[in-house]
This record gives sequence, C-alpha cells and structure tokens, in this order.
Amino acid sequence: MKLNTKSRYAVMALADMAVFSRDNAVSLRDISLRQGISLLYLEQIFLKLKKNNIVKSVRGINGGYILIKTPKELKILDILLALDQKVKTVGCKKDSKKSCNGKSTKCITHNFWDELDFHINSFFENKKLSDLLKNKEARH
Amino acid sequence: MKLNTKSRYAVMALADMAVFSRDNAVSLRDISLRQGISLLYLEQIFLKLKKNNIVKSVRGINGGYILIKTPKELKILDILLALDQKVKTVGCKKDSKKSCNGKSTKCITHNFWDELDFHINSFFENKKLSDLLKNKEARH
DNA sequence: CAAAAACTTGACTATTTTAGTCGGGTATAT
DNA sequence: ATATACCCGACTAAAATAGTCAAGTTTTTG
Ligand code: FES
Ligand code: FES
Repeated sequence: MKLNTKSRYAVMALADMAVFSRDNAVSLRDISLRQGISLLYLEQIFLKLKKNNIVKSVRGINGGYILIKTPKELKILDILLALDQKVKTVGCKKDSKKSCNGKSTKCITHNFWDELDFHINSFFENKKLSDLLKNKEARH
Repeated sequence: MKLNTKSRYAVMALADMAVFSRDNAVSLRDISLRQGISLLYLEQIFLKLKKNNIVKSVRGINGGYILIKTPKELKILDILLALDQKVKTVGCKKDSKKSCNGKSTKCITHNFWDELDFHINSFFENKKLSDLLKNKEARH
C-alpha cells in the first residue's frame, strides 16, 4: 500500500512551486536543489504534468514551469491522475468482463474494495495544494 | 497505490470462512476451490494469519482453520497488519532520523502523507469482516 | 550571432518487489 | 496404516519502480 515516488515527488515539487513562485517561472534546477530530487527525474515528471495541464512551461533562459491553477484550486487528485496514478487498490476492473478472480461474477470482497477506493479518492479530491502549505510554519 | 494480492486474498479467504463455517474448521483446500486462490499461496498466507492470532488451526483429517474472533469483532486492519501491510503510503519513518529526502528536517509534504495514512487507517480500523458480508446477496 | 540556460522526448537499465511455487516435513482422525 | 491437512523455509520468474542517458529544441542575453 505504497504510493510511488513519482507521485510523491510531483506533489512535493508542486508544493515547492506554490511557495516559491510569484507569477514567475520556477526552474526544475531550483526545485531539484531545494527538494533534493534528481533533476532528470523531475524532467520526466513534469513532462506528464505539462501534458495533463497542471503546469505550463516557459522555455529559454529564466524559463521554467508555472502552475496553471492556483494552489487553492488545484486538487491533489488532479496531480495523481496526471501521473497515471488512478486510485485503484485492486486490479479488478469495474467494467471489464473479467473480475479479479477471472470469473464472470464479482468476488465476495469486490464491493469492499470499491468502497475503499472511493474513500481514498474522496480524500485526494477534497485536498487542495494550498492545504499542504498551511501548517508549513509548524515545523522547524 | 495498489494493495498486494496477499492482503486481498487474506481478506477474501477470511470472508469465505465467515460464510461457510459454523464452529467447524474450514480447510484451505475448500477455500482454494471456492475462491479460486492457489492452495500453496493460501498456506503461506494462513501461516501469517495464525502467527498473528487471527485464526487457529486444527490438524489432521477434517482439519482446517477457525476464526478466533467473530466476524463482527474482527477488524480488517488486523488482517492487514498480520501480513505486514502497515498502511504507510510513503517510506518516511516518523521516528527515524532520516526523512524521506535524507535530510534531518521533514519535507514540505510530510504532514500531508501522515494525514492520508491516518485517513486510510481509520477506514480499515472501523470496517469489520462482517461488514463485507452484508451486501453479499445484492450480487448475483 | 553565439552561447548558455532550460525545457523535450524516447529509450534504456539496475534494483526491488511481487506473486507465486517447491520440497520436504508433522500431526491426527479413521 | 494411511490419507488428509497443516507447517515452514527457500527459491524464482516476472513485473514494477526509480532513475539515468543521449540527443535534441527553444529562447534569452551579451
Ligand atoms: S471481483 Fe472485483 S475485486 Fe474480486
Ligand atoms: S514524507 Fe516525511 S520528510 Fe518527506
């Protein structure tokens, strides 16, 4: 039950941007240095964030990335979805013919996992990027 | 963000037991046949369930496993914990010196992941095995 | 214009985790 | 006795993860 680092770094990097940007673009190099994330890895992550309209890019010198939505509007769920991280705790497809057990009927636990997924999804749906920043001063 | 099959099968198998046992032991062979889970895999899973006092075993002919608690009392969380599935969405240890980023201070997103873990944990804490069985008749 | 900063993209790889299997046990009811 | 069923450690193939590399393109600035 682990979140992958890509998603974690994505949230981390966007939180960093929310803190350090005032309309100006934030370069991945800066994020990399501040958050200790590999620059090459960040590039890969931001590619997806860009494709999914979470950020837009500014090329050339003094370039970087800019959040498209404000931190108050940006749902954490949007970030996860951008990285193909559907919240799906088990592999069973809702629509598909095949259930998790390969049979045509749903297994005894199916509804439970659906509930779980919904529960987690709601959390990510309701949390905004700005919520992450709130208790920042509480630490260190 | 996937649950592993071991945990899923464990919940599935225990739900099966809750349905098919009336004080008598349920053999893994029966569970295997009913739920379509490999017998060998089930053995591995039940070994852990036994070690963690979720079930007790009866050896020999007509043997099998018996739930220690009633389905009403058995938390899903207990099942997951038995399989070493702590709900810990990121690798950062709360107590350890090292944070997720290797620095001494907590990263900007740390509190958020803590909240997430708590949110998911609560779900598993409040759900009982019996809750899984409720809407069984709603299907098929 | 030239050079440097910074984004763009696909492919590639080492490591780790997962999802099992295998083999050889031991206990017990009939 | 013997079949049934639990016990347990070790092993492995396959998939996922985390991250790197190479080779660009675009834009700003001196
Ligand atoms: S059939 Fe959907 S989880 Fe098993
Ligand atoms: S998640 Fe704990 S320091 Fe980053």
